[in-house]
Amino acid sequence: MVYKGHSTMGAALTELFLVSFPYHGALMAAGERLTVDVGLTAARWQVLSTIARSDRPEPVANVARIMGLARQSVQRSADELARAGLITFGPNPHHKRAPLTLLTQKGRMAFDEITRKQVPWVNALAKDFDAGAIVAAVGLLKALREKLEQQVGE
Amino acid sequence: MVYKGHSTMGAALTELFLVSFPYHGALMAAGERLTVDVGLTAARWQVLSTIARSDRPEPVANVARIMGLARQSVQRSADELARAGLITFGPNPHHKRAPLTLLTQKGRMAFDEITRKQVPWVNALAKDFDAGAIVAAVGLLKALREKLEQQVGE
DNA sequence: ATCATATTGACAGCGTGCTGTCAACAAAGA
DNA sequence: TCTTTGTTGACAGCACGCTGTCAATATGAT
Repeated sequence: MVYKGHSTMGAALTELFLVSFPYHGALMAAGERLTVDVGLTAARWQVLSTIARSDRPEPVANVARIMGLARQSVQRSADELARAGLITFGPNPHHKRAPLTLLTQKGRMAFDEITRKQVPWVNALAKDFDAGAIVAAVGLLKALREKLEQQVGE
Repeated sequence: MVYKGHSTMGAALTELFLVSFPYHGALMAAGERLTVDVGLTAARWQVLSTIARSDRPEPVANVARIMGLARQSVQRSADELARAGLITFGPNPHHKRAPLTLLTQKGRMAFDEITRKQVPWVNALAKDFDAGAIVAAVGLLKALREKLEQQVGE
């Protein structure tokens, strides 16, 4: 989408933004397909993954910061994961009001099962692409995210 | 996020997917900031843009296809744009049940006003990035979207 | 012309993101 | 110790994506 007045790069970036929305939609849908068999949703799987991958137990607010989401959104997913028995909340010695999220055995099994599906899925998806292009895109999206978030206060 | 079993490129692609979510969140938030003054939301602005940019009037279902969204989601936004007087629905000689979306003068003015803000915004944002990297990312996200959507029937 | 299939608009309902608000608690300074 | 400030959990409510369903309409094959 090139508006009158766009610089060459402004037009390119606008194009990137336009592509980003359907890309995100397709990615979300793929996440749903990958997780539905385990009885999860893409959103809950991501929360579960973040908890499973963290070096040590984190309170919900930290999980949200890592994911770049609002605290309350993650809280709801975490509550549902706890209700399903995939995580539990353990005491936080440093903060009485911020219990730590802990993977249960059932949660570990669910995470591992999705992982077993995700690994061949993403390997197959990746094999037709250029490694450098992927790495470059990661860097670009990260940088764009940071720039966009810096604008909030302006 | 590198799971055991990931190929190098599988790991890179997983990393890209993980970055995509907070990136998308930041992009959406930026869209809100850009459009809130005109009384629109990011979602409605995108529908309005798609209608404004199309060569000729399209029915809602076509607009949805262009945007990569579900027909009903766009329908709701379009209904709200019509209620706000920014678009109207005109008769479709080829299909009695699929009226064409038409920009009103008020809609054109709203679109132009946002464009006046978007152009310098995106130009400023783009100037620190590498043009080739942006173009490459556009191609990558497009290709990934297509691949992801191909999986639906599998 | 008839019938099967696809598309559309409309509506209901759900999932998940957001914001706003409140009280409970923690941490740091006066 | 007391007060202020920041963080957290909890809850309500909203925006917007999705799916499912229905009747009306278009389209294409027979």
